[in-house]
Amino acid sequence: MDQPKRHMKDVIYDEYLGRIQRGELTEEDRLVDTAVAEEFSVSRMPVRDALMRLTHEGYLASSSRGFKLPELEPAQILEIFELRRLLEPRAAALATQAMTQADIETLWQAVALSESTIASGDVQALYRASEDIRRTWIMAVPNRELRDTIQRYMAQIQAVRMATLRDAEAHRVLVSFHRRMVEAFASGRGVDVELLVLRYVLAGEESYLRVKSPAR
Amino acid sequence: MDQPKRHMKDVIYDEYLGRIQRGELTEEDRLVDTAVAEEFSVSRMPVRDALMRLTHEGYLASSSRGFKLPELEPAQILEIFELRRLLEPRAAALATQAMTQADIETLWQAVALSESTIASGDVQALYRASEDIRRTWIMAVPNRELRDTIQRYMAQIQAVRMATLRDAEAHRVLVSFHRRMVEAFASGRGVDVELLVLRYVLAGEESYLRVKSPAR
DNA sequence: TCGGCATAAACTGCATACGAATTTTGAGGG
DNA sequence: CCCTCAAAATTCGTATGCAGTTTATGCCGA
Repeated sequence: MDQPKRHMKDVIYDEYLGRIQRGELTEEDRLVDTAVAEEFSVSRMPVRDALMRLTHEGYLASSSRGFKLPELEPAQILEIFELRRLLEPRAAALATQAMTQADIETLWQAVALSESTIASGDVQALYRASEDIRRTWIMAVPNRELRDTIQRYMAQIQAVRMATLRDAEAHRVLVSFHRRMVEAFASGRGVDVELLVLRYVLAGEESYLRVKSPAR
Repeated sequence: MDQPKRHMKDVIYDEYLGRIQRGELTEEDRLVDTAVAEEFSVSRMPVRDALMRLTHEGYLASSSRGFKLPELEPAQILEIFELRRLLEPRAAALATQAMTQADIETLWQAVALSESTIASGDVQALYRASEDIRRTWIMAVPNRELRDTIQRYMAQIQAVRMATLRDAEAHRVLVSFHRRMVEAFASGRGVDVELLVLRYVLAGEESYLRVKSPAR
């Protein structure tokens, strides 16, 4: 076994972190320790540990009736966009150096999937492609602290995706950026990547504002 | 009462966060849940919640025999310096706009304290002054997400302080930066603050490298 | 039909208990 | 005096139970 005695609280933490990051939880879902405990056939305690940890890390929000996905205020989403502007360009530039050939391959496949959605209009596939690209380059970020910090606002990424993905204009912009970003990653020129990722974040912010503002 | 039912786990969390941030724990200290539980006359459970939270947030490290202060690897400290370079200049610029007259007053007092240590050589006072200045401007950062992210690597700040504070050259540089930074904050010119804080972080990194490298 | 109020249900926080893993201790043999 | 190995102590993870609090439910009167 390469399982050096995994504790249940860590297993549950990893499992739900994965589910959250893969977008498998909806807004309505309520996580209650007793229910999750039954799912894993353990007591409430390791579940409580895991859910409270996810809560403190911002992946969940604790209400008086179970844990649920945090509902980010638009103001908070814009605050996180500021963080992303500051961190992601540099992080992506650092990732460029550390990327393997297999990573590049994954990225190209995601680009192909992304571009196929122009014709198909399959937003689920676009979601997956976007997620694949993001996950791939973030995993390649060599600075662990930077990587962890970026991964902590996954909830914002998903909220923005949910808000903008059905917007045709945002869809086209996103697909275009996917190709250009992967081209930059493949070229290995960190400077190009840095600038492009900055533009990508800014474009995401613009899309979000465009979708949100007229709705008021 | 304006105490809307504080939970013990939060009380314990706050108490120990404060002790850690005030530097009241030494490297040798071992926090064991049963002992802390006795200190607060509660069971292990709320203590475990608090200590595990502090651990996940990076303020403590869990060893096989109790919790202790995390010993950051130099590599990790340098990684966090990269984060600080990216975040703190912009955060300080944002804080400049939001700073009150009382904040400026606090900053000037800290500068006075800081400069008095040139003659006295009182490193404890320098520590406090540095801490006061940092806390004041960080609290003024209007972007909550940015503020929380910056506050999360408090352990790095302290590790760097501990490593460099007794270094005479680092001492002089720090005191000089204190005055110039507060002048910039007081002037209200965000651009000046941004550049100065970047230089401040870079200077901190240099001091750290200088103190660490010859030791090898 | 609707609002107020009491009761039930749900959920969390904390206490206590036990087993497992790991470290420390200490005794006996070389 | 040192090494080895087993017993003891320490600490952690988990189970279960109870109490307090908040939310939902449903009954009653207007």
